[in-house]
Amino acid sequence: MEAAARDLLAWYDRHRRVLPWRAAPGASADPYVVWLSEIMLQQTTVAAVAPRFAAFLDRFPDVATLAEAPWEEVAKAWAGLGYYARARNLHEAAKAVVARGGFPKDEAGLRSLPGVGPYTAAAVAAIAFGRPAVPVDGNVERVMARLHAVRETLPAAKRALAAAARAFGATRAAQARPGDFAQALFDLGATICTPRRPACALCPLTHTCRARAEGLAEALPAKSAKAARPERHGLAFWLEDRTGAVLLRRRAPEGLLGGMLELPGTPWRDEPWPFAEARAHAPAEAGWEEIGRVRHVFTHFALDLAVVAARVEALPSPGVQREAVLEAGLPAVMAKAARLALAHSSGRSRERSTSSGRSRPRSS
DNA sequence: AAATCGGGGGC
DNA sequence: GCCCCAGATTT
Repeated sequence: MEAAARDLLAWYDRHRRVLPWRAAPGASADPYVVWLSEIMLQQTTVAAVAPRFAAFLDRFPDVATLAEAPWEEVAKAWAGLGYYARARNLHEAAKAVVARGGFPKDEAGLRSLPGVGPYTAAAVAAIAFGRPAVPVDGNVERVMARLHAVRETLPAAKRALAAAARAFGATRAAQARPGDFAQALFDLGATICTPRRPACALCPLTHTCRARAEGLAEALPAKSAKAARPERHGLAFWLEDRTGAVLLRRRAPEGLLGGMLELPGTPWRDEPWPFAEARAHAPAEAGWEEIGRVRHVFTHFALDLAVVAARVEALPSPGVQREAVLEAGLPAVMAKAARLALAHSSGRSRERSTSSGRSRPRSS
């Protein structure tokens, strides 16, 4: 293990990824930057985070700025990134950090912040504070499962894989560079020890790896079967006044898409909504017209969302100008519905101007 | 241990 | 279409 840890760190020194949130070799890491990046990267790929990270840091350059910001601003900056409880916890944690005068510097203290679990506490402790902790993410689980040819299926194998990672991190080489050791495991998992077609020929641990020796690398880690994804149905209302203002509302702070903006709509349920039933949830009496449907896949269900539109004299409450709706900070499913409505009405105005009326509004 | 909680990239 | 991603929290 000792030699393997040295080989891994030597590989990292040559092949480390250059990422926006990473300090240059030898430079000290900003705990705020490390923490923010770790939260953003929870269950989210580097490719998805990279373009969003700089913008968020630009808007909230330090923990005090984030703590003082209103929730609406944080939600707007996070919109589209998913798992919105992360943004709520991020905001609350920033307030807690400011209140206590700075970031906790050890795992236990970090773990007390909302949204910081075992993984993130270990990652920040190691990367930002040089503490000898080993964060165990999906990459590390995969590398450990292969290194030791662990055949037990995930998630049952989590405990054993974490123990293996802890033992690896207890080597002298790892203890000398905890942050680099953790990130070396991430980079190895992301670029060499990949879920499919691992590049074992390029791996610094290829001679230590038991799965490699047994021809099992690509088959590990094994996973237990996952549940089927049910279909649910909803209906959303695009209501616009004569000035082009569109009605939006904010969802309840907890639960799915908690605290985020949305189009008014019905609840989401297993059965489709006949319009006669859905209209009881409409924000106004109007000549509603179905303009299309949006399909969006969440983690544990797929949503079929019908979108209906209407125009009224005055909205029941202040709206957002239609040109600004896509910049207001909508979650992805609502951005899809908004794009559908915007395309539909711009298409209609084009048709009116060229008097090639093709659509036959189905009034309801 | 299982369920909840998003969205997208890659194949 | 499926798998996976620098997971946390609640039940």
